[in-house]
Amino acid sequence: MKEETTYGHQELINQVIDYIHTHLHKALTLEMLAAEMHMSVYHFHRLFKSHLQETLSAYITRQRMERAVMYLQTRDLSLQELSEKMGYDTAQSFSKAFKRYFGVSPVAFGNTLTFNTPETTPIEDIAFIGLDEPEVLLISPMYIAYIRIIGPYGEKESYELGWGKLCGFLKENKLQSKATRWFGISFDDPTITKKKQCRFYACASVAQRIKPSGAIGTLTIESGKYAVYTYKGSYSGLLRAYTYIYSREKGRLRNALSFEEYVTWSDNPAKQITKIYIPIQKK
DNA sequence: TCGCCGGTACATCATCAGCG
DNA sequence: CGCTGATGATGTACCGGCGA
Repeated sequence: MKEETTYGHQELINQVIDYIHTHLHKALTLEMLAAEMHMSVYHFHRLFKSHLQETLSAYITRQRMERAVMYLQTRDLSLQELSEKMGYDTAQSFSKAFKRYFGVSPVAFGNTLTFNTPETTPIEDIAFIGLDEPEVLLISPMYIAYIRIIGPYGEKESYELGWGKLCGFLKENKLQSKATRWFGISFDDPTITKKKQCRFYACASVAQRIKPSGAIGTLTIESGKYAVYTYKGSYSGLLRAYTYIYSREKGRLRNALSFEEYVTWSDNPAKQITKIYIPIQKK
């Protein structure tokens, strides 16, 4: 395939993926998405599969099931509410799809999730994990340029390649300055999603809204209240920190993205400072 | 001739209503 | 929540047109 064509396709696939993620609660059909991308159904589907190595419906189902698990872990929702959020018309359909995917029903799955409730996670563990008590901040909207990295979280080669591409893009377009902030967004729980399918967005703040370009996508971080935890320690310990934070914040999470900010970059875990932003609503 | 895209036919799968 | 059958949606293999 020609380079310009691939470049255009990447831009398009970014759009589709972002569209799917923001519309998981609605009906999503091949025809609809192809129309959204101004393409024939046939060609659109072929492109989608060639870029993501799975079919559209497999991708959408996987995203819905994985998000359902996240909701089971972090919110108290009825089966009916959960199925509506996942874009199913009836709880029965959702339950069936869930069981087909995970081999257990959503209720049975939910009953196994007692390992990290606030009651079983003592507050004094917080320092041991490497976290400080959170502060609640009101965040203004931020424009973000990102590059998507799909693969095992923390995999050195793909991360270096991804961050390198992002920096290259920023420099080329004179978007980098002292005010640039660096973020990471992990969309998947590696204990649920296959490691090679985990999505990480390497992000940089930009002063103004910019146009997506090839593999570089754009998004806006929503304004609102965030519980901001400061984490000191190695990146590999972040998963444990997130597990702790989600169990603690269960019940007041907002439907917005959690993300982390790299305050310092260092190969020395003792000097790594990461801020974790968890969108919350007033109690 | 190659790269890209639209189209057809047929097999397969997912969905959902209805019932237990 | 689970099971089942009808039906529509999707996946795949293939073909052909068009423009560079």
